[in-house]
Amino acid sequence: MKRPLSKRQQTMLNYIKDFMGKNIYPPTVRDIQTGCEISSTSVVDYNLQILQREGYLQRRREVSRGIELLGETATSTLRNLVSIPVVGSIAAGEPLPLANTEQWNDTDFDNVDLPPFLTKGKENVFALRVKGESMVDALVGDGDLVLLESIEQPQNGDMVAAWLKDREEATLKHFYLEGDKVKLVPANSYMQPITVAAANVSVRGRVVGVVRTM
Amino acid sequence: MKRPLSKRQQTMLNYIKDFMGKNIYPPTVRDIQTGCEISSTSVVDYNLQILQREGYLQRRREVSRGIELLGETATSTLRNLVSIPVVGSIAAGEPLPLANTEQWNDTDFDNVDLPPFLTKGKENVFALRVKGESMVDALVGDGDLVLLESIEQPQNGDMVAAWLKDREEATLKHFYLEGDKVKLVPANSYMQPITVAAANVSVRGRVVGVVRTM
DNA sequence: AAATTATCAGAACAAGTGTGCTATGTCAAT
DNA sequence: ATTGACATAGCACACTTGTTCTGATAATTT
Repeated sequence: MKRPLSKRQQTMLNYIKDFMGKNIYPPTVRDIQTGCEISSTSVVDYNLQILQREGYLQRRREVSRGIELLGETATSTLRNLVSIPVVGSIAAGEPLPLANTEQWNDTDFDNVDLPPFLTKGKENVFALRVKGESMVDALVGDGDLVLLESIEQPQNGDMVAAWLKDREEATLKHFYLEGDKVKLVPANSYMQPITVAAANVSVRGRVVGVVRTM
Repeated sequence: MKRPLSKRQQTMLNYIKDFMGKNIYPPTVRDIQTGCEISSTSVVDYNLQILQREGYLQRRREVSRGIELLGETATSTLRNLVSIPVVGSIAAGEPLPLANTEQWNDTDFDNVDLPPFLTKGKENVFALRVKGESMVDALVGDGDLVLLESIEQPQNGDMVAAWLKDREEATLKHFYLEGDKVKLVPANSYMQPITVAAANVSVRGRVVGVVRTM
């Protein structure tokens, strides 16, 4: 689709990327000129027009430093957003997807970019899209995004995503281990806790956040 | 440690943050001038010097748009995060804070930095912290952050933050205007809708998102 | 009240910066 | 050789933008 860039255009594009990595503002035409050792500003302008036409960047003519990178190039600008894979959905009757950290890199999941405060700096955070109304007792509705931290063993009090084997039910509840039983307490205090055998509960992750858009 | 900023300096600092959330390049002196309704560029320069001396930002005199935010301000703002003021809290017995767009830049609210998809590109988005359990029928719990878009008139079906004058109650419900009455429908379909006189309802904003961390 | 400091207003200047114009060079197709 | 598209050079103009100067006003101190 995109025509190959000339060597000079490639150089310029790389220079712009590099420049914006080091500074917070985009370069001027003359920055590019000297940075790429080009003899004239008009040459820079000429090639910028081409880069724009080919969709690599956008320019705001009327403003200085009005260069804006597009495409995958731009994504790097979002770099202190944390990119989180949406590895599947969580619903009443369906098993929970595996929280397999290794697979995340290999597969092309939908991703959401979230600010770090939502993931608490945790490494193994993934997201599930909620389907249906079955989690309302956890104050989670249809379409919400549940952020889960992949963990080995939940602490008492953690809100976890759990799979109840016998009921074939996925649920979000506060987790309390009591001997060989597990007490699951809904966030909504209007609802009753349930107690089940520990062997019957499979915890897939700790809930670190919920995001809802409407 | 840091001397208190004047109102104007606070306004300018917030404007710069906001500007850099929306654009990839820092504002010019004249951007700040018009954005903060200052009559002269020299005033902007004067206050920028103070902000620089107090360590809030750094400037590169020789380049245009050479403003660089420092400290906690910097990290989040540089990238494509939208800075949203948390203008107050929403609770059962307390009146809702005013959604006054003008005040946002002037006052030093707590801010949260959110990715654009949560604000849907809307301009007038602010946030309220939920206190108490009174909004569970809207699937919103204690400590949640409700993102509101400041609007003139809600459309039917919108989820709005409303103040019921007679009950002295703040609530989050779907809004339906029916003649001179308003029907308010909870998100949780287990609960019953209520219908009240339109004159009794004061809508402060449209809910565009909910964020919960735990 | 006088003096000092902080802040603001308006204007002008100078450097920064994008863009247009013309000329030159390259290279493949005719 | 001629043409024409593509790329480059050099320069100048106009707009953008940071800075400075002078003076005025408000707040604070003496």
